[in-house]
Amino acid sequence: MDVPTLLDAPQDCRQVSEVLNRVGDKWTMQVVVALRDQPRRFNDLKRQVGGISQQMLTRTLKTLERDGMVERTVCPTTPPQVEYALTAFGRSLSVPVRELARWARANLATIHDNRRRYDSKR
Amino acid sequence: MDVPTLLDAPQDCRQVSEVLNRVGDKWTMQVVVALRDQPRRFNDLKRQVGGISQQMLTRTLKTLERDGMVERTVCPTTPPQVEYALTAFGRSLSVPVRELARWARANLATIHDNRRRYDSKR
DNA sequence: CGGGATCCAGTAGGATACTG
DNA sequence: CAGTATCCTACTGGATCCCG
Repeated sequence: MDVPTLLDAPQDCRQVSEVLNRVGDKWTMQVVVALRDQPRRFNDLKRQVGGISQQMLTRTLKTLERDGMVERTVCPTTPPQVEYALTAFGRSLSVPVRELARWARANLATIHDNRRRYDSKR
Repeated sequence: MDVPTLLDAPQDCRQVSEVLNRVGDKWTMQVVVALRDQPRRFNDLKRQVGGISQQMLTRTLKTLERDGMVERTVCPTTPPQVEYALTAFGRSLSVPVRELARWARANLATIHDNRRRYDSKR
């Protein structure tokens, strides 16, 4: 049941923390998921991810592009069209994240319950 | 290859983002991993997780306890002894996280490479 | 349409000193 | 030993206006 070759060394923990910290911001995974099935343009993406501002969408996409997770394609027409697509690398990340998604769906309610119980105790 | 029942609905994305946001801070997973094999006391834990301040360790442990991931046991001796242990719930989280750890180990270098290439281009 | 440039509030993270 | 209290800085996220 244990996987002793993983997470044993301290640097492993730091690597995991770094990746979690990277993809654990408010919008990154929602944008990645919105791009999962097909490439999308900026405002299309903005509609797909409800509640995000252009500012944050721009920042999130730029960071994803910098990390090689998203490819940005510009068609120099008027008005300009910019398409964003997940790269293979970006797609590979969504595999382990999907496992975490399964856990999140199953256990998020428990977390909220635990918090309410803890908070009501004092 | 697709798992269409997961990550399709927008609320799924938000749940994943919420969990990632929760465990994606700087210290949470490092503390969880440090507690994986056996319970530990405060300063023991502080040594195990290198570089963390008492302040942040206290905060991280309290949040983990609130979420039901860690159990806190006080032995009222002098000096006081407080032991922290992962709960079964906390342990269950480490399963999907271990998958992410695998990905992190395999791909973190690629991320750093992508960033250097992106930054050198402009 | 797809951003860039500013400004601003809130939170995360850290250093240090003190306490039961 | 195991925290609490305080203070400070940096970054995240958001709103708004402007521009090619």
